[in-house]
Amino acid sequence: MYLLFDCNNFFASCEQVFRPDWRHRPLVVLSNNDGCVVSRSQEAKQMGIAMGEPYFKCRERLEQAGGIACSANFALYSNLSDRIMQILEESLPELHQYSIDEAFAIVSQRSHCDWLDECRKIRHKIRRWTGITVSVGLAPTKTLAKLANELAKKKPEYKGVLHLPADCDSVLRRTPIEDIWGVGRRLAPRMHGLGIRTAAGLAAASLDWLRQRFGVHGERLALELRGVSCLEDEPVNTRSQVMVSRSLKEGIEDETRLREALCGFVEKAARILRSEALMASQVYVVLRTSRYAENSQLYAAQQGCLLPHPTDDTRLFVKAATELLKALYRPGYPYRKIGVLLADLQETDSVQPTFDHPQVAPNPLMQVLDKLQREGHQVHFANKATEPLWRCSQASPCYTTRWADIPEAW
DNA sequence: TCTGGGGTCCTAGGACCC
DNA sequence: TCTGGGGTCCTAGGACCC
Repeated sequence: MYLLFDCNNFFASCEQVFRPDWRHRPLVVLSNNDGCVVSRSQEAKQMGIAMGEPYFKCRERLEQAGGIACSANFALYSNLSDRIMQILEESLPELHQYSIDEAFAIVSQRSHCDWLDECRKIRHKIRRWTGITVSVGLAPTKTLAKLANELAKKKPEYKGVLHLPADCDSVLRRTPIEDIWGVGRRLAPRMHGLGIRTAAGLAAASLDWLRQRFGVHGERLALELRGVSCLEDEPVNTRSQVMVSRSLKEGIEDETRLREALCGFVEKAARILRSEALMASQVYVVLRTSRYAENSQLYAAQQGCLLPHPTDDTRLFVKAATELLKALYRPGYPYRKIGVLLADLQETDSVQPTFDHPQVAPNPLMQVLDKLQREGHQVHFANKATEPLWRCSQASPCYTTRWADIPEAW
Protein backbone atom coordinates (compact mmCIF):
# COMPACT_ATOMS: atom_id res chain seq x y z
CA MET A 1 0.00 0.00 0.00
CA TYR A 2 1.08 3.54 -0.76
CA LEU A 3 0.64 6.43 1.66
CA LEU A 4 0.89 9.88 0.14
CA PHE A 5 1.58 12.80 2.46
CA ASP A 6 0.99 16.19 0.86
CA CYS A 7 1.11 19.58 2.57
CA ASN A 8 -1.93 21.82 2.23
CA ASN A 9 -1.34 25.11 0.39
CA PHE A 10 2.32 24.58 1.19
CA PHE A 11 4.05 27.90 0.39
CA ALA A 12 1.11 29.94 1.66
CA SER A 13 1.00 27.86 4.86
CA CYS A 14 4.75 28.40 5.44
CA GLU A 15 4.22 32.15 5.27
CA GLN A 16 1.35 31.93 7.76
CA VAL A 17 3.33 29.90 10.31
CA PHE A 18 5.34 32.96 11.31
CA ARG A 19 2.63 35.52 10.68
CA PRO A 20 -0.44 34.60 12.72
CA ASP A 21 -2.00 37.86 11.56
CA TRP A 22 -1.96 36.48 8.01
CA ARG A 23 -4.01 33.40 8.88
CA HIS A 24 -7.62 33.17 7.71
CA ARG A 25 -6.95 35.81 5.08
CA PRO A 26 -6.56 35.58 1.32
CA LEU A 27 -2.82 35.13 0.74
CA VAL A 28 -0.93 34.33 -2.44
CA VAL A 29 2.71 33.46 -3.01
CA LEU A 30 4.16 34.76 -6.27
CA SER A 31 6.65 33.18 -8.64
CA ASN A 32 9.97 34.79 -9.39
CA ASN A 33 9.66 38.22 -10.88
CA ASP A 34 6.32 38.45 -9.04
CA GLY A 35 4.78 37.08 -12.22
CA CYS A 36 2.32 34.31 -11.36
CA VAL A 37 0.43 33.00 -8.37
CA VAL A 38 2.07 29.73 -7.33
CA SER A 39 0.39 29.07 -3.99
CA ARG A 40 -2.87 30.23 -2.44
CA SER A 41 -4.39 30.12 1.02
CA GLN A 42 -7.83 28.54 1.34
CA GLU A 43 -9.39 32.00 1.37
CA ALA A 44 -7.58 33.01 -1.83
CA LYS A 45 -8.78 29.82 -3.51
CA GLN A 46 -12.32 30.62 -2.47
CA MET A 47 -11.99 34.01 -4.13
CA GLY A 48 -11.47 32.18 -7.40
CA ILE A 49 -7.79 33.04 -7.83
CA ALA A 50 -6.39 30.29 -10.04
CA MET A 51 -3.10 28.41 -9.72
CA GLY A 52 -0.61 29.95 -12.15
CA GLU A 53 -2.72 33.02 -12.72
CA PRO A 54 -0.69 36.12 -13.68
CA TYR A 55 -0.57 38.38 -10.66
CA PHE A 56 -1.56 41.52 -12.55
CA LYS A 57 -4.90 39.91 -13.32
CA CYS A 58 -5.93 39.35 -9.71
CA ARG A 59 -3.95 42.02 -7.88
CA GLU A 60 -6.79 44.50 -7.60
CA ARG A 61 -9.31 41.91 -6.46
CA LEU A 62 -6.89 40.65 -3.84
CA GLU A 63 -6.11 44.11 -2.50
CA GLN A 64 -9.79 44.99 -2.27
CA ALA A 65 -10.39 41.85 -0.20
CA GLY A 66 -7.59 42.84 2.20
CA GLY A 67 -5.39 40.03 0.92
CA ILE A 68 -1.62 39.63 1.01
CA ALA A 69 0.91 38.81 -1.69
CA CYS A 70 4.43 37.53 -0.95
CA SER A 71 7.36 36.91 -3.25
CA ALA A 72 8.49 33.28 -3.01
CA ASN A 73 10.96 32.59 -0.20
CA PHE A 74 12.50 29.21 -1.03
CA ALA A 75 14.97 29.26 1.85
CA LEU A 76 11.99 29.18 4.23
CA TYR A 77 9.99 26.58 2.30
CA SER A 78 12.92 24.19 1.87
CA ASN A 79 13.77 24.36 5.53
CA LEU A 80 10.21 23.62 6.69
CA SER A 81 10.04 20.87 4.06
CA ASP A 82 13.20 19.28 5.51
CA ARG A 83 11.67 19.27 8.97
CA ILE A 84 8.48 17.63 7.74
CA MET A 85 10.39 15.01 5.75
CA GLN A 86 12.46 14.22 8.80
CA ILE A 87 9.34 13.53 10.87
CA LEU A 88 8.01 11.27 8.09
CA GLU A 89 11.29 9.41 7.79
CA GLU A 90 11.36 8.73 11.52
CA SER A 91 7.80 7.42 11.44
CA LEU A 92 7.75 5.28 8.29
CA PRO A 93 9.81 2.36 6.98
CA GLU A 94 10.24 3.35 3.33
CA LEU A 95 9.83 6.95 2.25
CA HIS A 96 10.39 8.56 -1.16
CA GLN A 97 10.20 12.32 -1.30
CA TYR A 98 8.42 13.28 -4.50
CA SER A 99 8.51 17.08 -4.36
CA ILE A 100 9.17 19.87 -1.90
CA ASP A 101 5.82 19.24 -0.19
CA GLU A 102 4.93 15.59 -0.75
CA ALA A 103 6.28 12.11 -0.15
CA PHE A 104 5.16 8.55 -0.79
CA ALA A 105 5.61 5.87 1.83
CA ILE A 106 5.40 2.19 0.90
CA VAL A 107 4.02 -0.07 3.62
CA SER A 108 2.78 -3.61 3.98
CA GLN A 109 1.77 -6.13 6.63
CA ARG A 110 -0.56 -4.15 8.83
CA SER A 111 -4.20 -3.53 7.88
CA HIS A 112 -5.33 -0.29 6.33
CA CYS A 113 -7.24 0.53 9.53
CA ASP A 114 -4.00 0.39 11.51
CA TRP A 115 -2.37 2.64 8.96
CA LEU A 116 -5.26 5.11 8.98
CA ASP A 117 -4.74 5.42 12.68
CA GLU A 118 -0.98 5.78 12.32
CA CYS A 119 -1.41 8.47 9.64
CA ARG A 120 -3.70 10.50 11.87
CA LYS A 121 -1.00 10.46 14.56
CA ILE A 122 1.73 11.51 12.14
CA ARG A 123 -0.47 14.25 10.76
CA HIS A 124 -1.06 15.58 14.26
CA LYS A 125 2.66 15.49 15.03
CA ILE A 126 3.59 17.45 11.90
CA ARG A 127 0.98 20.04 12.73
CA ARG A 128 2.28 20.36 16.30
CA TRP A 129 5.97 20.42 15.42
CA THR A 130 5.97 22.59 12.28
CA GLY A 131 2.62 24.38 12.09
CA ILE A 132 1.92 22.85 8.67
CA THR A 133 -1.19 20.81 7.91
CA VAL A 134 -0.76 17.73 5.73
CA SER A 135 -3.32 15.48 4.05
CA VAL A 136 -2.84 11.76 3.60
CA GLY A 137 -4.10 9.39 0.90
CA LEU A 138 -3.81 5.59 1.29
CA ALA A 139 -4.32 3.26 -1.68
CA PRO A 140 -2.89 0.25 -3.52
CA THR A 141 -1.35 2.42 -6.28
CA LYS A 142 0.28 5.82 -6.44
CA THR A 143 -2.37 7.21 -8.78
CA LEU A 144 -5.18 6.16 -6.42
CA ALA A 145 -3.23 7.49 -3.43
CA LYS A 146 -3.03 10.84 -5.22
CA LEU A 147 -6.78 10.81 -5.72
CA ALA A 148 -7.38 9.78 -2.11
CA ASN A 149 -5.19 12.64 -0.99
CA GLU A 150 -7.10 15.16 -3.10
CA LEU A 151 -10.40 13.98 -1.63
CA ALA A 152 -8.98 14.02 1.90
CA LYS A 153 -8.07 17.66 1.31
CA LYS A 154 -11.36 18.74 -0.18
CA LYS A 155 -13.94 16.94 1.94
CA PRO A 156 -13.96 17.94 5.61
CA GLU A 157 -15.69 14.70 6.63
CA TYR A 158 -12.44 12.73 6.03
CA LYS A 159 -10.49 14.96 8.43
CA GLY A 160 -7.43 14.95 6.21
CA VAL A 161 -6.95 11.18 5.88
CA LEU A 162 -8.63 8.83 3.36
CA HIS A 163 -8.14 5.23 2.23
CA LEU A 164 -9.23 4.17 -1.27
CA PRO A 165 -9.36 0.41 -1.96
CA ALA A 166 -8.76 -1.15 -5.40
CA ASP A 167 -12.47 -1.47 -6.09
CA CYS A 168 -13.54 2.13 -5.68
CA ASP A 169 -15.67 2.34 -8.80
CA SER A 170 -18.27 4.66 -7.28
CA VAL A 171 -15.56 7.20 -6.49
CA LEU A 172 -14.02 6.84 -9.95
CA ARG A 173 -17.41 7.40 -11.57
CA ARG A 174 -17.64 10.77 -9.82
CA THR A 175 -14.08 11.80 -10.71
CA PRO A 176 -13.63 13.82 -13.91
CA ILE A 177 -10.76 12.59 -16.05
CA GLU A 178 -8.82 15.86 -15.71
CA ASP A 179 -8.54 15.31 -11.93
CA ILE A 180 -6.40 12.24 -12.45
CA TRP A 181 -2.66 12.52 -11.86
CA GLY A 182 -0.99 12.26 -15.28
CA VAL A 183 -3.89 13.66 -17.29
CA GLY A 184 -2.97 17.22 -18.19
CA ARG A 185 -4.34 19.95 -20.40
CA ARG A 186 -3.56 18.08 -23.64
CA LEU A 187 -4.69 14.60 -22.74
CA ALA A 188 -7.97 15.64 -21.10
CA PRO A 189 -9.62 17.12 -24.22
CA ARG A 190 -8.35 14.23 -26.35
CA MET A 191 -9.90 11.74 -23.96
CA HIS A 192 -13.15 13.70 -23.86
CA GLY A 193 -13.21 13.58 -27.65
CA LEU A 194 -12.98 9.80 -27.49
CA GLY A 195 -15.83 9.58 -25.01
CA ILE A 196 -13.78 9.09 -21.83
CA ARG A 197 -15.03 11.58 -19.28
CA THR A 198 -14.49 10.00 -15.88
CA ALA A 199 -11.78 8.02 -14.15
CA ALA A 200 -14.13 5.01 -14.26
CA GLY A 201 -14.34 5.32 -18.05
CA LEU A 202 -10.57 5.33 -18.33
CA ALA A 203 -10.19 2.37 -15.98
CA ALA A 204 -12.71 0.37 -18.02
CA ALA A 205 -11.17 1.11 -21.45
CA SER A 206 -9.33 -1.63 -23.33
CA LEU A 207 -5.59 -1.65 -22.67
CA ASP A 208 -4.69 -2.26 -26.34
CA TRP A 209 -6.89 0.60 -27.43
CA LEU A 210 -5.29 2.94 -24.86
CA ARG A 211 -1.83 1.79 -25.84
CA GLN A 212 -2.50 2.61 -29.50
CA ARG A 213 -3.82 6.08 -28.80
CA PHE A 214 -1.92 7.24 -25.71
CA GLY A 215 1.14 5.00 -25.65
CA VAL A 216 2.42 3.28 -22.56
CA HIS A 217 1.33 6.27 -20.51
CA GLY A 218 -2.38 5.68 -21.23
CA GLU A 219 -2.11 1.99 -20.49
CA ARG A 220 -0.42 2.64 -17.16
CA LEU A 221 -3.03 5.20 -16.14
CA ALA A 222 -5.83 2.65 -16.60
CA LEU A 223 -3.96 -0.10 -14.76
CA GLU A 224 -3.16 2.19 -11.86
CA LEU A 225 -6.83 3.16 -11.57
CA ARG A 226 -7.77 -0.54 -11.52
CA GLY A 227 -5.48 -1.00 -8.54
CA VAL A 228 -2.56 -2.57 -10.45
CA SER A 229 0.59 -0.72 -9.46
CA CYS A 230 2.89 0.03 -12.40
CA LEU A 231 4.82 3.20 -11.57
CA GLU A 232 8.39 3.10 -10.32
CA ASP A 233 8.90 2.88 -6.58
CA GLU A 234 12.52 3.92 -6.63
CA PRO A 235 12.95 7.53 -7.58
CA VAL A 236 15.91 8.38 -9.76
CA ASN A 237 18.30 9.59 -7.11
CA THR A 238 20.82 11.44 -9.19
CA ARG A 239 19.48 14.21 -11.30
CA SER A 240 20.28 14.45 -14.98
CA GLN A 241 20.44 18.20 -15.40
CA VAL A 242 20.80 21.49 -13.54
CA MET A 243 19.00 24.51 -14.89
CA VAL A 244 19.16 28.11 -13.69
CA SER A 245 17.15 30.70 -15.57
CA ARG A 246 15.09 33.81 -14.90
CA SER A 247 12.64 36.04 -16.61
CA LEU A 248 13.98 39.57 -16.61
CA LYS A 249 11.87 42.38 -15.23
CA GLU A 250 12.36 44.41 -18.40
CA GLY A 251 13.40 43.60 -21.94
CA ILE A 252 17.20 43.71 -22.23
CA GLU A 253 18.78 44.19 -25.61
CA ASP A 254 22.34 44.89 -24.52
CA GLU A 255 24.59 41.87 -25.02
CA THR A 256 26.92 42.80 -22.19
CA ARG A 257 24.12 42.96 -19.64
CA LEU A 258 22.76 39.65 -20.87
CA ARG A 259 26.19 38.09 -20.50
CA GLU A 260 26.49 39.41 -16.95
CA ALA A 261 23.14 37.91 -16.04
CA LEU A 262 24.07 34.63 -17.68
CA CYS A 263 27.39 34.43 -15.83
CA GLY A 264 25.59 34.81 -12.51
CA PHE A 265 23.33 31.88 -13.44
CA VAL A 266 26.26 29.76 -14.57
CA GLU A 267 27.97 30.40 -11.25
CA LYS A 268 24.86 29.31 -9.37
CA ALA A 269 24.30 26.22 -11.52
CA ALA A 270 27.92 25.13 -11.05
CA ARG A 271 27.61 25.57 -7.29
CA ILE A 272 24.54 23.34 -7.22
CA LEU A 273 26.42 20.80 -9.34
CA ARG A 274 29.34 20.67 -6.92
CA SER A 275 27.12 20.57 -3.85
CA GLU A 276 25.80 17.25 -5.18
CA ALA A 277 29.26 15.96 -6.14
CA LEU A 278 28.43 15.91 -9.84
CA MET A 279 30.22 16.85 -13.03
CA ALA A 280 28.73 17.98 -16.33
CA SER A 281 29.94 17.56 -19.87
CA GLN A 282 27.32 19.57 -21.73
CA VAL A 283 26.34 23.22 -21.47
CA TYR A 284 23.24 24.76 -23.04
CA VAL A 285 22.17 28.39 -23.15
CA VAL A 286 18.56 29.47 -23.70
CA LEU A 287 17.62 32.96 -24.76
CA ARG A 288 14.22 34.34 -25.61
CA THR A 289 11.98 37.37 -25.84
CA SER A 290 8.62 37.48 -24.10
CA ARG A 291 6.39 34.59 -25.14
CA TYR A 292 3.63 37.12 -25.55
CA ALA A 293 5.52 39.47 -27.85
CA GLU A 294 4.30 40.24 -31.34
CA ASN A 295 5.72 38.09 -34.11
CA SER A 296 8.24 40.67 -35.28
CA GLN A 297 9.59 40.91 -31.72
CA LEU A 298 9.58 37.16 -31.04
CA TYR A 299 12.84 35.26 -30.81
CA ALA A 300 13.67 32.08 -28.95
CA ALA A 301 16.73 29.95 -29.33
CA GLN A 302 18.75 27.37 -27.53
CA GLN A 303 22.17 26.00 -28.26
CA GLY A 304 24.45 23.57 -26.52
CA CYS A 305 27.99 22.31 -26.70
CA LEU A 306 29.98 19.35 -25.54
CA LEU A 307 32.93 20.00 -23.22
CA PRO A 308 36.16 18.07 -23.81
CA HIS A 309 35.67 16.19 -20.54
CA PRO A 310 33.27 16.18 -17.57
CA THR A 311 34.04 19.01 -15.16
CA ASP A 312 32.77 21.01 -12.19
CA ASP A 313 34.89 24.09 -12.95
CA THR A 314 32.79 27.25 -13.17
CA ARG A 315 35.41 28.88 -15.41
CA LEU A 316 34.97 26.27 -18.14
CA PHE A 317 31.18 26.59 -17.96
CA VAL A 318 31.41 30.39 -18.14
CA LYS A 319 33.66 30.21 -21.19
CA ALA A 320 31.35 27.78 -22.98
CA ALA A 321 28.19 29.69 -22.05
CA THR A 322 29.67 33.01 -23.15
CA GLU A 323 30.50 31.57 -26.56
CA LEU A 324 27.05 30.05 -26.90
CA LEU A 325 25.44 33.38 -26.08
CA LYS A 326 27.57 35.05 -28.74
CA ALA A 327 26.24 32.56 -31.28
CA LEU A 328 22.62 32.93 -30.15
CA TYR A 329 22.49 36.68 -29.77
CA ARG A 330 20.68 38.75 -32.42
CA PRO A 331 20.62 42.52 -31.94
CA GLY A 332 17.32 44.37 -31.91
CA TYR A 333 15.24 42.19 -29.61
CA PRO A 334 14.12 42.97 -26.04
CA TYR A 335 15.14 39.72 -24.36
CA ARG A 336 13.03 38.67 -21.38
CA LYS A 337 14.49 35.36 -20.40
CA ILE A 338 17.95 33.86 -20.25
CA GLY A 339 19.30 30.74 -18.63
CA VAL A 340 21.86 27.98 -18.55
CA LEU A 341 21.48 24.23 -18.46
CA LEU A 342 24.24 21.86 -17.36
CA ALA A 343 23.58 18.39 -18.69
CA ASP A 344 25.01 14.91 -19.14
CA LEU A 345 25.76 14.79 -15.42
CA GLN A 346 27.82 12.10 -13.75
CA GLU A 347 28.79 11.51 -10.18
CA THR A 348 32.32 12.79 -9.70
CA ASP A 349 33.35 9.43 -8.26
CA SER A 350 32.31 7.54 -11.36
CA VAL A 351 33.72 9.77 -14.08
CA GLN A 352 36.06 7.75 -16.31
CA PRO A 353 39.58 9.10 -16.62
CA THR A 354 40.90 9.35 -20.18
CA PHE A 355 44.38 9.61 -21.67
CA ASP A 356 43.87 13.36 -22.05
CA HIS A 357 42.46 13.71 -18.55
CA PRO A 358 43.87 10.99 -16.35
CA GLN A 359 43.09 12.84 -13.10
CA VAL A 360 39.40 13.24 -12.28
CA ALA A 361 38.87 15.21 -9.09
CA PRO A 362 36.79 18.09 -7.83
CA ASN A 363 38.48 21.33 -8.82
CA PRO A 364 40.37 22.58 -5.72
CA LEU A 365 39.97 26.27 -6.52
CA MET A 366 36.20 25.79 -6.76
CA GLN A 367 36.21 24.00 -3.41
CA VAL A 368 37.85 27.01 -1.80
CA LEU A 369 35.37 29.33 -3.48
CA ASP A 370 32.42 27.26 -2.26
CA LYS A 371 33.81 27.21 1.25
CA LEU A 372 34.22 30.99 1.32
CA GLN A 373 30.68 31.48 0.07
CA ARG A 374 29.28 29.03 2.59
CA GLU A 375 30.94 31.07 5.32
CA GLY A 376 29.15 34.15 4.07
CA HIS A 377 31.99 35.86 2.23
CA GLN A 378 31.08 37.72 -0.91
CA VAL A 379 33.40 36.21 -3.52
CA HIS A 380 32.20 36.17 -7.10
CA PHE A 381 33.40 36.11 -10.66
CA ALA A 382 33.85 39.65 -11.86
CA ASN A 383 31.76 39.09 -14.98
CA LYS A 384 28.62 38.54 -12.94
CA ALA A 385 25.86 41.15 -12.80
CA THR A 386 25.83 43.00 -9.50
CA GLU A 387 22.25 44.25 -9.62
CA PRO A 388 19.40 41.73 -9.73
CA LEU A 389 17.68 41.92 -13.09
CA TRP A 390 14.44 40.38 -11.89
CA ARG A 391 11.82 41.55 -9.46
CA CYS A 392 11.34 40.09 -5.99
CA SER A 393 9.61 42.89 -4.19
CA GLN A 394 8.10 41.44 -1.04
CA ALA A 395 9.87 38.34 0.23
CA SER A 396 9.37 37.39 3.86
CA PRO A 397 12.34 36.99 6.23
CA CYS A 398 14.27 33.70 6.37
CA TYR A 399 12.87 32.92 9.81
CA THR A 400 14.51 29.53 10.18
CA THR A 401 17.76 29.85 8.24
CA ARG A 402 19.29 33.25 8.97
CA TRP A 403 20.32 34.41 12.43
CA ALA A 404 19.26 38.00 11.84
CA ASP A 405 15.77 36.90 10.80
CA ILE A 406 14.85 34.75 13.77
CA PRO A 407 11.46 35.95 14.99
CA GLU A 408 11.12 37.36 18.49
CA ALA A 409 8.42 36.20 20.87
CA TRP A 410 7.24 38.25 23.79
C1' DT B 1 2.27 47.66 -18.48
C1' DC B 2 2.19 43.32 -16.06
C1' DT B 3 2.37 36.20 -17.83
C1' DG B 4 7.74 31.35 -13.16
C1' DG B 5 11.30 27.92 -12.64
C1' DG B 6 12.91 23.38 -12.51
C1' DG B 7 12.41 18.88 -13.41
C1' DT B 8 11.13 13.76 -15.55
C1' DC B 9 9.66 10.34 -18.96
C1' DC B 10 8.30 8.67 -23.58
C1' DT B 11 8.41 8.44 -28.59
C1' DA B 12 9.78 8.87 -33.30
C1' DG B 13 13.24 9.29 -36.44
C1' DG B 14 17.93 9.41 -37.96
C1' DA B 15 22.62 7.66 -37.84
C1' DC B 16 25.16 3.98 -37.27
C1' DC B 17 26.61 -0.94 -36.35
C1' DC B 18 27.15 -6.05 -37.79
C1' DT C 1 15.97 -5.78 -62.64
C1' DC C 2 16.99 -7.25 -58.26
C1' DT C 3 19.06 -4.20 -52.42
C1' DG C 4 17.86 -7.82 -45.20
C1' DG C 5 17.19 -8.10 -40.55
C1' DG C 6 18.09 -6.83 -36.17
C1' DG C 7 19.99 -4.05 -33.17
C1' DT C 8 21.86 0.47 -30.27
C1' DC C 9 22.43 5.27 -29.34
C1' DC C 10 21.27 10.01 -29.64
C1' DT C 11 18.27 13.97 -30.09
C1' DA C 12 14.28 16.90 -30.42
C1' DG C 13 9.86 17.56 -29.22
C1' DG C 14 5.83 16.69 -26.60
C1' DA C 15 3.59 15.49 -22.57
C1' DC C 16 3.34 15.55 -17.71
C1' DC C 17 4.49 17.03 -12.75
C1' DC C 18 5.05 20.46 -8.57
